Amino acid sequence: MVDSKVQGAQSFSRSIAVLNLIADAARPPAMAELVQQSDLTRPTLYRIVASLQAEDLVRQTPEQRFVLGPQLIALAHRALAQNDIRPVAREALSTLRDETGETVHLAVFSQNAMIYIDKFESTQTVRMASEVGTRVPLHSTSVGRAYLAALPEDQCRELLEGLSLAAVTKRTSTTKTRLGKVITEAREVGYSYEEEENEPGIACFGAPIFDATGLPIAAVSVSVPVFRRQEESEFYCRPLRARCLEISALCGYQER
Amino acid sequence: MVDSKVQGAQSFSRSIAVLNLIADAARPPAMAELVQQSDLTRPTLYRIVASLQAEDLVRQTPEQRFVLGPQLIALAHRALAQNDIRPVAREALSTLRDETGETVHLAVFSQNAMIYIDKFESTQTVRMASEVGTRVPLHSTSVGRAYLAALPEDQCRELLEGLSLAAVTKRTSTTKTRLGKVITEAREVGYSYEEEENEPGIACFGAPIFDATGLPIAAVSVSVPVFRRQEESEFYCRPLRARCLEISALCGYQER
DNA sequence: TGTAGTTGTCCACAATATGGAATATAAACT
DNA sequence: AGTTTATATTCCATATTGTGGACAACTACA
Repeated sequence: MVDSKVQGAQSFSRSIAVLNLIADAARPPAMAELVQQSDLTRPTLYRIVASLQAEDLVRQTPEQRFVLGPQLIALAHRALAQNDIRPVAREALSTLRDETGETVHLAVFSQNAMIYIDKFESTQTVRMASEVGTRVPLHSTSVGRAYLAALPEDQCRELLEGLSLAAVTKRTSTTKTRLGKVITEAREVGYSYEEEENEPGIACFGAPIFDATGLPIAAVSVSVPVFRRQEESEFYCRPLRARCLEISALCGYQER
Repeated sequence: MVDSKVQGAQSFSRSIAVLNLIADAARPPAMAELVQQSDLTRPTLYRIVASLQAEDLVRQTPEQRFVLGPQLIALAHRALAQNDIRPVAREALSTLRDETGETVHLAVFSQNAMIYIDKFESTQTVRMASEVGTRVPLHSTSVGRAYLAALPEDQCRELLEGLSLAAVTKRTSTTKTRLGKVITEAREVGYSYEEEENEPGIACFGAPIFDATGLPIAAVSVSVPVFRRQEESEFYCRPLRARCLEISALCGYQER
């Protein structure tokens, strides 16, 4: 666990680190596990956990294990409501779903990963639990690659340095050179592609959304089960790029 | 803004208070507004906001205003996944929706309010943005009243003391005596009722879910547009109570 | 060009968070 | 039952950390 970047916020960043520890645990951790995984002393952890509980960000199960609390769900509800791309993109994404007949995701960059903030599925059986809120890696997903490719080269390179490039599936590109190639290609053709690198059986096309400053602020993907994937990539890419430009325009982006 | 209950967590609770300030603002606040609404000094706020931004819990708009960040959405996703009542209740609630033909909500208690953590609607057009994550008052909703009525009397009374009883609609019960009566009644009949007290045009029936210790851990509501409400309350209450008992049983509750 | 409002930074100071030590409680083994 | 080991919890002196007064820069409006 690494301490704060911000001067004078050690205690806060430690608390959030503990929160993330609880969030990321494979199963709800007990105190002992938290003590091991954080490098905090026992009394410090007790205070931190107590303060997290006081805000109902964390709750304790009857078996004395810690899980994330419902307060986070309420906060996320507000976060989604305050998000400005979502409503702007909604219509275009719904159209894109209809045009391709496949699942469409909207993702934003956060903390070296992409987070899905909206989803459109052919069969409207969406529920938040399913996909919205999921964090996916930059290197193994089309949204991540689209975002990377859309960044200024220096920022892109800097970001790449900080990534772990873990193998998500057997087919994940895990070398810097391979990923570099993939991104350069994406930059050239204006969309990114990935086949079973993030989820077996699924191929994805991705494209970025720009704001008025010309920087990418989000990315959109079309997910296709490989077995029913159309031969022609253009079948997916053309509408994808068109809709993304449409959304970018709504965000004040001026093509040059 | 009130400081920490937990000894040795002032800075953390202040940070979360600022987060809540940003969450609750009618429109994204600028620094100046935060300074006014919190009773923190300028430098303190700067540090807190910087630390919130470092974790991507808060972002800054181009107009220098603050909104909740996508990290919260990712955390909520985990929180929902870790929640144990949701999956347990799912089937029964879906059945209840079919039995009544109306919208069904699952809510848990948090910080003197109820938070919707799941929703089932006749026409499956649900998306997280709509309802899941919404915080609603205890006094004006059927879920809140069902929860209150299910608590041991002393805890119930204690909780009631801390509530503001604000008028949500014209018809909201805003006096302690009125609310006391309503709750006693709910306790007797085993379900709570509310008509246009939380949302104009909507009536709700609510019932609690118990765990193995016999304490309420959640509440379920059936929301009915008043214009199509069936004469017989039993039409909604019988299945509601039956399903809630079913879920309680799954949670280890033993009726006595 | 002045006045008011907003944004941002510095740094001495002390209040706050920290962790070692001591204690209490619960499980595990003899 | 008796002893050991692991785990949970409280106390409190200490200095590290967070604090806020003061100052500066920038903008807007009159």
